[in-house]
Amino acid sequence: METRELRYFVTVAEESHVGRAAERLGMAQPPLSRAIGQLERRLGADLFVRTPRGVTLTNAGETLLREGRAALAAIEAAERRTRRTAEAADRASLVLTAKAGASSELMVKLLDAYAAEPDAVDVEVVLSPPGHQAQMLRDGRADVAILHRPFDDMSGFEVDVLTVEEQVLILPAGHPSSTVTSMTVAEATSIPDLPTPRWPRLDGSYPDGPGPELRDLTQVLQLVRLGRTALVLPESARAYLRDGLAVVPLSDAAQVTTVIAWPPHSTSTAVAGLVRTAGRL
Amino acid sequence: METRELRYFVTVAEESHVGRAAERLGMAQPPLSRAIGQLERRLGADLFVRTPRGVTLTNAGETLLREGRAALAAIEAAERRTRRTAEAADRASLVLTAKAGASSELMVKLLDAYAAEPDAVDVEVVLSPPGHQAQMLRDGRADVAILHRPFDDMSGFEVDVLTVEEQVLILPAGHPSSTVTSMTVAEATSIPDLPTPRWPRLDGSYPDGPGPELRDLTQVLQLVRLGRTALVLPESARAYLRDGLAVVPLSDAAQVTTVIAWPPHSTSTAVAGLVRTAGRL
DNA sequence: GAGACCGATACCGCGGAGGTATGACCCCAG
DNA sequence: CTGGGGTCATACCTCCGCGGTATCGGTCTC
Repeated sequence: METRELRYFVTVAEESHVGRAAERLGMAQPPLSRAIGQLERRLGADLFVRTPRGVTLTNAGETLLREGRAALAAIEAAERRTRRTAEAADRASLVLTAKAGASSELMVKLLDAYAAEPDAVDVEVVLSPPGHQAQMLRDGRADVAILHRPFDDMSGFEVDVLTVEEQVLILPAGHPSSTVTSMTVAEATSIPDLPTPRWPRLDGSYPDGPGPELRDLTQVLQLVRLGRTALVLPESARAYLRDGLAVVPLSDAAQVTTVIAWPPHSTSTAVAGLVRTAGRL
Repeated sequence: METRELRYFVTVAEESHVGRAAERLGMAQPPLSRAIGQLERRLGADLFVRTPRGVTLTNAGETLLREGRAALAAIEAAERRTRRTAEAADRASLVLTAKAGASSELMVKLLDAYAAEPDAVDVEVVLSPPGHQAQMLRDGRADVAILHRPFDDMSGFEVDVLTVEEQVLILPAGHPSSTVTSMTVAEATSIPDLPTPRWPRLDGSYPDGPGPELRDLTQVLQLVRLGRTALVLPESARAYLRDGLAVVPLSDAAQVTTVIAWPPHSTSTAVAGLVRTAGRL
């Protein structure tokens, strides 16, 4: 199976529509139809059911979509890492990715400690929207990532646990609920006049719901201060607290584990050094 | 990057020789040279240094070999799993791979327990040489594997620990060393008249050394009985002991962890069921 | 039943992958 | 120092196959 075929297949699967997929791929519809047909014949498996409105995935198609995306990411990663190895032949460097606006205290400590190491290399920090870190690690745009269990999917990576923390509810100071000493998650997310905010999905779209749409932590904390929303955050977010915000511990929230993650088979001594430093924090 | 280019590259890297690689690929040498050259230009990285005796990998080439092999395995896995999903549309089945001749007691218990589950599917057990299990899982020939830490590389898999055990030295009954109550690994591997046996590498070749070459457990136990060798095994190997063999505990050997491993993103309910059963043992 | 929409088929043209022949370079033998 | 063997690169040709256009067959809608 060639990566071209795989890219075609994934695009068609994503669009559920051969014509639109062809457009996205910058080609005409007939050759795309033909390519899909050939792939199906070679695999000996129907990948799509053709309907008058478009195409839908079969079970085999679902499998190929899932596995194929992973394979494409692996190929991208191979390409990118090869390029980076070639460029960085003279001076080594390292790309670390983390969720924008989170763990900054930890990150500062980590980067300072690592920079003090004798064999430290330059660390480029890439802050990206929540949920994108794992993908960046998978396709080679990053060498190391700071991930958070249970939010990020860290399957396929090597990980070292950095911190484990509880979660708390952040709500406007002066709100009636701000005086209670503890709360359950169910109670926290059902305060009538404080709807849960909505974070963007991986594709940038927002789920439906009553809460405000938001993009970063400073923004949402301002909305909390204005009495428009309340949200559950790891307790390290206390570091961001200013006037106008109150904190209520949650009795039954899942623990948040912050880990440092890197791709398997990473032979980079720089990655090893950063991980070792992180483990000593 | 197309998988064809990647396959070419990996073959050349493995042979360190364009001509032989071309032969293995069933093609002529010039187009292969050209393909490698194109790949290098597209990646903007030298992958090989050309020498009068053949080619050797650059650092960038090492990276592409490592990452490229993983990517090719991912593509193979995607293909195989898609085919299997299509075939198994009617009756689901499952391929489990384990080291030939090891953990059989555990395996019997696991398979029996799983077969008794209400939603159990057929489990095909593939026993393969030590070290091959992880590769089979990576390229889709197997759905689940029994692996052993620290011997197998389980990076990239989801795992559940099944058992943890100590290691012991197996040696001929009546041998002078067989009467001691404990020993270190260093002592165990340096008994003058009992050289450590040599196991085949992944490619089937054997490392150099004085000990006998061997292929399976029954064979090696017979050699031990004949006073030709002694070896370190997990203590569960006591189950295989017959007359003529003695066991000495080791004070400093690494613990052996037996795990059940499966590929990430496995959506198969059958895999989930088997893992759940294993967790209850 | 006409039209819109969708994927599949038929047919054509061209880029690129692979083949053969040969060149450029290095190494060693004599 | 020179010739021959070995290695990878280049030149040139052929042909397969990928992508393009035109069109068909089937289905849903109005």
